[in-house]
Amino acid sequence: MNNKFLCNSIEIDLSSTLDGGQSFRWHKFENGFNGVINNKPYFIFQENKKIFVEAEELNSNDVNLVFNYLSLDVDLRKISKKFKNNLYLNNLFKKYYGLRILNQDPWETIVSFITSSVSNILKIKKNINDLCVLNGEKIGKNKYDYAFPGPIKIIDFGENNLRKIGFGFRSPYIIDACKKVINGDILINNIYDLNYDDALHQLTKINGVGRKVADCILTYGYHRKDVFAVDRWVRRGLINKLGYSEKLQNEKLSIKARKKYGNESSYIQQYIFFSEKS
DNA sequence: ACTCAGGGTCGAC
DNA sequence: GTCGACCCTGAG
Repeated sequence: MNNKFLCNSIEIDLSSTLDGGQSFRWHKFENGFNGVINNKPYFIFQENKKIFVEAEELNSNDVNLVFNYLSLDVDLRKISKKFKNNLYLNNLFKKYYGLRILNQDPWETIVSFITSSVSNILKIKKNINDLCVLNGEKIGKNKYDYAFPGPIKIIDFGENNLRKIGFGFRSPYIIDACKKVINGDILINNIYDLNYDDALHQLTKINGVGRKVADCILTYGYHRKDVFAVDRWVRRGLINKLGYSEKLQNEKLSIKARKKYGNESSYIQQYIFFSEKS
């Protein structure tokens, strides 16, 4: 085991970033979090105002990968400066500075956010980790060090087993996603290259993926910044703190906010979500 | 034990 | 556009 320096601790808040509802596979342990990126287990932790990553046989590629995953290339100061004349947003960035948007695997994000519908973070975590433990392959020594199952493995696992481990009405949706990825109906690696509307169109082909879930997938799985996912929490923030009309449906709110905030949409959305939920 | 709500979506009207 | 149904779980 060895570890490498990632950044100063002021630059990222591990708890809100890794365990704030973007990813569901990071588990707090002592001064950091255990989790899996690209089927390799890592421990990301804070010590003496510095953030480090630890793994077995940690090479420079791994460090770059983790750096990317945590979006440490994103300049938070630059984003927050743009909104320094908006009291509400300015305070949000001050209060939760260090909250970042993760750059996750598209497939894991698709399954995770289908699972998120009318659920809560605790239960989503339970579902996703149970799926990995029961169907995945062990890849490390920690309790949750399992590979995330691909579409073929999940189909093999089957709708009934998904229901047995608590996915409920989302089970057939996940199976539908598997089928459409396997038969090429959706090319998940090509979505990076599409414009927003086309990307939305591709993802919402999946049964159980509407605009909100698709927006989350684009934000967390494709690192798109021009996306404003509106759920019940973000809706409250937009209406109560930024003066949007409560008559607007979430889709309209998303369209308006996206238009207003452009490439800062995803970060504004994330800070609103986190503060409304806290 | 019982109620409630949680990062929505779908199909019927 | 609106409305009920869909599953399950932890919290109060």
